[in-house]
Amino acid sequence: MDKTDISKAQTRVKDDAEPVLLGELENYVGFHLRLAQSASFKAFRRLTGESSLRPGWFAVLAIIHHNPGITPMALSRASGRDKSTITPVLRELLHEELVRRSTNPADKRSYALFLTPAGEEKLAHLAACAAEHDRELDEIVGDKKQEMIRLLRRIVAVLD
Amino acid sequence: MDKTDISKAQTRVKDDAEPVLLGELENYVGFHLRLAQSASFKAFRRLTGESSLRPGWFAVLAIIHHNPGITPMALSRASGRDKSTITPVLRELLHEELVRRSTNPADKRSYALFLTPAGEEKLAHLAACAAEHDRELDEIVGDKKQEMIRLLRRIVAVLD
DNA sequence: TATTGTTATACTCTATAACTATA
DNA sequence: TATAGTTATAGAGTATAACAATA
Repeated sequence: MDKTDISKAQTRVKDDAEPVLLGELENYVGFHLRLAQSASFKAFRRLTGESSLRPGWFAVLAIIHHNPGITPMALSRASGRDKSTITPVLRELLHEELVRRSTNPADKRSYALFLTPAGEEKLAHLAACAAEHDRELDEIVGDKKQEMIRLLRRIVAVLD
Repeated sequence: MDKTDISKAQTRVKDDAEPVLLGELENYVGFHLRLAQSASFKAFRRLTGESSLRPGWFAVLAIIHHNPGITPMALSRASGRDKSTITPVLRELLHEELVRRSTNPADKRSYALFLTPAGEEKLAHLAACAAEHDRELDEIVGDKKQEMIRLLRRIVAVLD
């Protein structure tokens, strides 16, 4: 199998035409998960491309849309990122006036987040890109989609 | 342009106890792919943890092991990363003497890569971590593993 | 004392472009 | 001219720790 022979150290360059072997990696879910995520991410960026819409914005806008009045802390928990990671994203979204905030009289440390009309529009556009992207994925996974999502969700629930 | 009805603009902070809603994201394969990959990555790092073994090294060591004499260019293609991304990884692996290289008489621009015995050992340790990690994943996906890998592979083949 | 959000900082992974030395 | 590999640089994405204001 392996061309490894310690007695005579090899020096020959592997022929470029020979197929690359991946060994045990081939049968690891984690390895394919990484490659698939990377491919999916790139494909999504190709769709949103020119509009300079960061993929990271999408989840934040969607979560605020579906949870109007959510706080930055709750947002950071919901998106699985540290609060310090959320701050610059929100700063940019506030600066572009896609998100607005209102102070919370009950707790002056925090505030409530909402989408502006422009934010709703931007989200709608991103959602259209995501829907198109997911149609590509749907074609690939076919009737196994729900099974697939169920398994991915279990991976997150157990490992994270 | 302004669709906001000021009189009804919301300001109430969303109750922290309310569950966060994700809307259409819930039904997107790409979204769950991202979360699952992140969870799997973190779990793998927890396993290799102290040994200061970068997850990025694993694929490079495994590919060289299974393809002795591979060139940096072929390695970059095989791992789906740019050649400039491979250079610093190889520099570190060469410095730690996990990888050695020999010049190629037929083409002096390039060289052949091999694992040293220490590199084989390191790879074996990483492989043990990966195997343990994949056992965790196996428990989660159960008898759907092959189906899962097949779908992930198709996603890469179609989108990448 | 604990928590919210901000800031400073740093680390990982990645890519593009310019460069060199070959081919 | 084209390709292999290196270097310089930059940009996402992420995290930790220290901090000010508030609870």
